Amino acid sequence: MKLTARSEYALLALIYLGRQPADLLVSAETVAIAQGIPPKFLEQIFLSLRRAKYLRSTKGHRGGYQLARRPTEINLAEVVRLFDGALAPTESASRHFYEPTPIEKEEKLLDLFKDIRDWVSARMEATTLADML
Amino acid sequence: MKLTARSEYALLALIYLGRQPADLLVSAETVAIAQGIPPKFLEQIFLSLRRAKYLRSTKGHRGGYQLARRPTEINLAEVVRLFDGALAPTESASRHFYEPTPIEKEEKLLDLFKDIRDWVSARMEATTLADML
DNA sequence: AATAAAACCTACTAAATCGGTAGGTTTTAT
DNA sequence: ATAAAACCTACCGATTTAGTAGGTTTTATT
Repeated sequence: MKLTARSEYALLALIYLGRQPADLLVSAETVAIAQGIPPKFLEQIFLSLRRAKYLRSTKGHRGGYQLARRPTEINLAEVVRLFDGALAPTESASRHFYEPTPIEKEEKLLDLFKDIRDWVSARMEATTLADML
Repeated sequence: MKLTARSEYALLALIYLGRQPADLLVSAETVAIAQGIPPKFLEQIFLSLRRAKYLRSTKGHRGGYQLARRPTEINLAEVVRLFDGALAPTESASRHFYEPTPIEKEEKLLDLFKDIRDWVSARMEATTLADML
């Protein structure tokens, strides 16, 4: 139950960009060095973030990245979901294909997990990039 | 961010045992069939649960397992931790050895994660096996 | 005493995931 | 023309995960 390096790095990079002037273009390399992220790995992460419309990019010399949304409009839940999928343990890890998972028959357990998932989602949805700056 | 099959199966098995008369010995095989768990896999899980004092076992013919504690005294947080380790994302997934992890420099992010971890822990610690029956 | 049912224990394995690297191409300001 | 940047895809080694295999020991029952 932890974040992957991908989503952790994504958050760190977004926070860094959030601290820069909104119109400044910053290279992935610069962010990588500033936040201690392996540069080629961050490149991949930025590709995903751009495709998901969190970042805008400008190609070529003097190009770089900038936030595509205001920090108040980027909530952390979405970012983490982009890389790690769902936020809490509702999906079963066990291998059941056509039959219902055994856990699905234990309603109270399922309710607990849903409760946790909902709370974690709500907490992270309520937190925006702006709150991290 | 999901449970492993191990802890999920452990919970399902404990719930099943919790529903049986406290003094009844139930074989791992019986529990496996009832809850849809691969029998040899459950055997391993029961070994851990016994060593961690959640179960008592009786060997030989007509032997089996029974809860070693009352259902009100088994909280779900402990069980999950036994198999999956810590409950929420505070440890960093990225590889940093001597230097502080970059995330540690982002205090607000760290605070958020701690907050989530604490809430999830508290929620699961407050929930006992008895609540599932 | 023989059998069978059960716990006990350890090693293994196939698949998936993860964290990261490699190696290019294309675009564009200088 | 050059260099700096984004873009893109494939790969790779390590670890974790989910489960299997194959025994041994113990004990109630016959």
